[in-house]
Amino acid sequence: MSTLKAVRGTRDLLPPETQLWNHVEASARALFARYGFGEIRTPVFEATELFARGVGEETDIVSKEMYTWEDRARAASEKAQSLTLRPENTAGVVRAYIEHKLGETGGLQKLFYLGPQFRRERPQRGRYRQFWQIGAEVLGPVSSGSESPLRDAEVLEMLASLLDELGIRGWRLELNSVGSSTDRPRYVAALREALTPIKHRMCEDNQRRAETNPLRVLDSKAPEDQDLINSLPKIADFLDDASRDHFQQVLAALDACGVSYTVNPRLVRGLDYYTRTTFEFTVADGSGLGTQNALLGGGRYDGLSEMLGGPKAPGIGFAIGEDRLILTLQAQASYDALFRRHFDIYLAPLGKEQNAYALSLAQYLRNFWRPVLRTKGFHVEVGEGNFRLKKSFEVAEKLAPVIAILGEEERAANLIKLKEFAGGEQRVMTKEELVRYLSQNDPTLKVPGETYTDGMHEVSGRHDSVNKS
RNA sequence: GCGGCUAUAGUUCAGUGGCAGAACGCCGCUCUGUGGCAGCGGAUGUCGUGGGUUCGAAACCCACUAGCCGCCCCA
Repeated sequence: MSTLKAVRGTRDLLPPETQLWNHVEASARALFARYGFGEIRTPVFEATELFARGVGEETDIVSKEMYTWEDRARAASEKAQSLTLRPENTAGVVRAYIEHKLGETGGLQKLFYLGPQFRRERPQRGRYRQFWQIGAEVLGPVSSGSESPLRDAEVLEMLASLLDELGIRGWRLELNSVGSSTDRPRYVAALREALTPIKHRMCEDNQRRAETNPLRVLDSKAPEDQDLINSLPKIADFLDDASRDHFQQVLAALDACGVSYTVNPRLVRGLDYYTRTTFEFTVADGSGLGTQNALLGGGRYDGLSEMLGGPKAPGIGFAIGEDRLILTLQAQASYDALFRRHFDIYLAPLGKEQNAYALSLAQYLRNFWRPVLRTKGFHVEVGEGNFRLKKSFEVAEKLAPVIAILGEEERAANLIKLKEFAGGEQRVMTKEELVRYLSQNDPTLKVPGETYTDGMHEVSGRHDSVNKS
């Protein structure tokens, strides 16, 4: 019988790699909290029409990359409904915004999400058919300030902070303004007109784009077409005063925050709903991403809510390719120190008679309440009484910095014999002394090269154990 | 969706038509209350799947599947 495998373009994430995913997600959640974002979870599938109207019927995503199926009717009187696995999450968030009348609160909505998306593309490193995005949206009625360039800059600054905090090196922010919902069609028309007499001199791909989506000609990499592309009309010349001023204010706020960027007048995005500010964060070679070097992208979508039949609700958002972020982190840094030793202590019962005693000690240590960190217990692994002591040592040495030897003598005296692998030092102690010892030697507080402050004191340690206190 | 490269042990890979291999890792013993070292021994496996050529195929041919690289697209 043939063995079953994960389907093309999908993959299993296993430990210890999942620990890195959790680290990234915990960092993002903590960041979003500081900037006032709340989590939204929308369904993984939606009505096909949502994406057709939101993302755009003519885009590659909608026209050839969606997983779509007819959901059968439940009764003869009911029509079958076309459903689609979400290829992105912004349309779903805006749909939820409209459906739950979030605009009626009058306030600015700051929402973040985190979850799998689906596109039927040819798989490659950094490009999967089920991939993960971490994204956020800021939207609301105009009166909430949702249209303000300050929101654009705030989002961009937040992203720069996140990449820095995670330790991504060599990122670049490129941004552009594609104009308002009236500027953009005017520009596309002008582009079409300018392309008509010259497109026959361009490569096949660009000839096709000139017909289907002229904006995409702008970010063509075909070297032979570059002169022609540079001669095309510039979007900047088609912005109305309001859009131009909006963009200048975004740039001024970024300057004030010290976020470096490059204005790229040829940066366009593949989704139809973008207006005004569009942006992309990329990483250079050596990121492990090859040509899939866009880590995240986003922009403003002032007309999306109305396109979906909702109220006027300008907004700006982004989506981070979490898979690509992880690949970059793995290529740029060693996370071995974070993940090697899972446990604070390894318990080695000597003889199967000590198994029950070892497990009850593990229970005690694992559930011990630690008032200082306001967290429960220690990370404990238990061996097996039939292991020879030598084997216990070999296993323990890979998992924990110390081993507790639990033999007949120790159990009789209610003591624990503890040995440190590093110095070879060995001593006998009570349960209470062991807790005190582990509290002082908590290896989760000693990850090299990571220092955090809690506002008052500088603390060495990992996010998940420190931020809670 | 297009073009190219690749697929052999847990991992990294060697093996160009004649016994399926190396290193690391793993297991056991030396060694049943003290690890890292060493010595000895062991198992690694439908050689991606299916078909073809051949006396004989891991190798050559075809198809398929999957991964990777580039394009396309995008996160």
